[in-house]
Amino acid sequence: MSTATLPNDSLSQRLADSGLRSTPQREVIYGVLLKKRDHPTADEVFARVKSELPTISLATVYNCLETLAQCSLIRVVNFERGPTRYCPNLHPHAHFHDEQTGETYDIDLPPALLDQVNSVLPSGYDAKSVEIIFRGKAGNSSEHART
Amino acid sequence: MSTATLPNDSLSQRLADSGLRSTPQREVIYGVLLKKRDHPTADEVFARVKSELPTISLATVYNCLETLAQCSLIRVVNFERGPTRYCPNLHPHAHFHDEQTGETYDIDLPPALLDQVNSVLPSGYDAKSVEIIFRGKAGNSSEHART
DNA sequence: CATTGCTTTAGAATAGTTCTAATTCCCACT
DNA sequence: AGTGGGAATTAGAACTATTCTAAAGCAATG
Repeated sequence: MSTATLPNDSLSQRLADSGLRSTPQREVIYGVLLKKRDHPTADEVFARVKSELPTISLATVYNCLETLAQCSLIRVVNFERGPTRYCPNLHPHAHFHDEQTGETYDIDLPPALLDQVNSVLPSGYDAKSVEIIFRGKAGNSSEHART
Repeated sequence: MSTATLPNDSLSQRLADSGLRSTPQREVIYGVLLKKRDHPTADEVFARVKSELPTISLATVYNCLETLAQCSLIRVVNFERGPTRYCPNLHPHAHFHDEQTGETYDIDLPPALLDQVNSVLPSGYDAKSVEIIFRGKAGNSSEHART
């Protein structure tokens, strides 16, 4: 009964909080999202995870991603009707979708702006969340936080 | 060669500007969108249009909606991965998605707010468009512009 | 009134995701 | 240690929204 085998990280903690188990699949998928924060699709996650878990199935990838999203460990992102993408950045942020490269960049949102955005809602509207999506061309600025 | 038979409205004008023809299908579909501005899906448009054009096909509905969007006569709206919805409101506006009823409300966006939102972009980012989506509960305010 | 090209149509095909049913795994309790 | 039960994983079928394809229709032009 040593405690050395327990993965004592925030993932298993969060899962436990929701009455869910920490599993290798969930750990590896979450790790893959943290490692390369380029908003991968389920298929891309599937491909990246296979080297570590060769027998994992695509259905499990979908299941785990949904689970992680439910625990608020990751965010789900959709552009038009393209495949759903997944994002481990939990800070309030918008997404900038480069139409030419297809790449997605996180744009930090200051709380003040969020307040201003929310203030356009007429009384009676109660927003749980706001999503802001830019579309255009990400320029050649010296450095982007390419998440 | 009387001009009386020419549908001299903005639709045929806009289509002509793009080198496209005004057709009964396009006219009726556009009319349906203007008449009930509840952000219908392609299927819903299909159903509404059938009474006037009983032989229209779903593919045509998709074609026409895409054509109207290309001419900037309507806007295309997506929520998560649900079916695409269509919106004839061309003023800058956000969408409020009521999670309980599934209904969608247009929220007017003052130009000043759009400027502020755009101002969070780091230099180098050039946004062609911004999309803002609220999610939550639309309250019992005396009256909503239920578009 | 023939040609050319836009438009419509029905149905097949596709992509992404979810569902189903069977198995496997893990934990609690004896 | 053995076992019962719920959670998790798996493979593949099913599903949904949309796009594609090929054929037929129609409208303007010369």
